[in-house]
Amino acid sequence: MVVKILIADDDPQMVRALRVTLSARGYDIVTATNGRQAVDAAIAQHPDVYLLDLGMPELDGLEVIHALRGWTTAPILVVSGRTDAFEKVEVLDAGADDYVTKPFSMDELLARIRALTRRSPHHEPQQAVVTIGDVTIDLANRSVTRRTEGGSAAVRLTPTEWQVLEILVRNAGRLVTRQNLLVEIWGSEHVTDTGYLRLYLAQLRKKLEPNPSEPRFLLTESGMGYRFVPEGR
Amino acid sequence: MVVKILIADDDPQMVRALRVTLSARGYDIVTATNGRQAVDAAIAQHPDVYLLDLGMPELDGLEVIHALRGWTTAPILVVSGRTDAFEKVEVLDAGADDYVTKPFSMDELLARIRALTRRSPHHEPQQAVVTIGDVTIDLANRSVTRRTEGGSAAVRLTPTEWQVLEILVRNAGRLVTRQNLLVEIWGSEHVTDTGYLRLYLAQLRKKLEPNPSEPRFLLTESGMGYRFVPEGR
DNA sequence: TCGCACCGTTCGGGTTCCGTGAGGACGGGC
DNA sequence: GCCCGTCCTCACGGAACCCGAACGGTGCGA
Repeated sequence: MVVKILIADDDPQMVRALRVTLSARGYDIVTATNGRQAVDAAIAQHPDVYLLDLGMPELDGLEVIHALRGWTTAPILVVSGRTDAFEKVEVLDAGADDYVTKPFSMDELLARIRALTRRSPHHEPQQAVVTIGDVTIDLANRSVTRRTEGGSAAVRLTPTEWQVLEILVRNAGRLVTRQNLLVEIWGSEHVTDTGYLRLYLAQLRKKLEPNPSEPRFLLTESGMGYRFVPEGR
Repeated sequence: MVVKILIADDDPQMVRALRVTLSARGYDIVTATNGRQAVDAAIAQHPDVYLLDLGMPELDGLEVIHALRGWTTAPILVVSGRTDAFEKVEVLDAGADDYVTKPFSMDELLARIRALTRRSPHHEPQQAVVTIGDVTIDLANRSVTRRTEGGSAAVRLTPTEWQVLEILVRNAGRLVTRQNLLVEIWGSEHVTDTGYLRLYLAQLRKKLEPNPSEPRFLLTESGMGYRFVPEGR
């Protein structure tokens, strides 16, 4: 996948130099020579990285950052001629990810771009509905339904059963230690009362698993805790 | 939640200054004065941000970065006295996220730390996935999966097996002495019980290695200890 | 060639840990 | 007062796990 970079600088010579160097490295380049253009291009093109000069006409670099941060989390690298610490702080706190002062080494700039693009966060939104086999769990509505022949029936869970299930599902695929569950649900004074969990896990399995004696979704890790596996083992 | 920062610098005065300033800002501080200490502290404390000096004794800053990047994606900010572009490129490409040259403005450093922590909210557990051949090890989820024909199967590890594997993986590429492992897992009274390790290494190899009789990832250094090699020898 | 040190491997007992069922305590609704 | 759902205690059988002991293989020096 090719990385698209927006270069915004009011100095055409600088823009040209950056374009040549960066496109030679395989980046896809979009340019702008003032703040207004930069924001418009951003909306139209959705770049993966921003290379912003401060002190552009029309819209100041800081204002551009604010505008961008309203709707994108793509990395922003600010290039500026000024070296005072106050501006750096201001820019970084406005949402920029890095700040380089002119004159800069092109190799360093490239390395910093690589460092920024390396972190491409593929953050997955918290899924509210999880389906395992015949059973669907809706975390938002606090409801569980089971598909039966010719329809679906609601599964009734007690409040405590819900708490256990919810924690496990929210940590789907992850091991949840017994202590975590106990402290979360019964409080820190019951860290050692593992009997509670055995009970409720048995209940949940009875209600959710196709074959409770051979759990496919609510797995136990001996000596550690429990794990909810959406795919079924 | 409080952000934990590891400060690693061989200059005690610098460490003290940073500790005072950062802890005053509400950060939780862990310190180290050489590379070996830094990696050990990282394993024990799991900091959210790393503040590394280059040119430390025992283990160089670059080596520390390599060791850390084997298992953590937490942001690394490198502080160095040298200004040459080559070193910056080298460090950034090694996996560091930012590079600041001494002398630096404390305000700027703080702003850069804020910029880094803004990106990786630590309520999302940091991903730490290591892949070796057909097997992927997920330290955060405490899970091991093995690619098989037509899918992937979970590999079940016992708690003790996990402890051994975790220490080795977190020290990926580095030699871990037998004593280190024994003290860490079984306590200092079992420093000489090397039999334990032979047992669990055999178990791990059986479960992880393509050919357990010819280990490619879990190597033994005769007379010394063991070494986990991500690339496979 | 022998002996030794070191490492890998197997086996089985002892212990801890886990699932299950029965049943009591508590409290709210009627 | 009675019913009923929920939560918890307890005891038992079985499984998982840890660890001690012994055997085999390999490399090295005497």
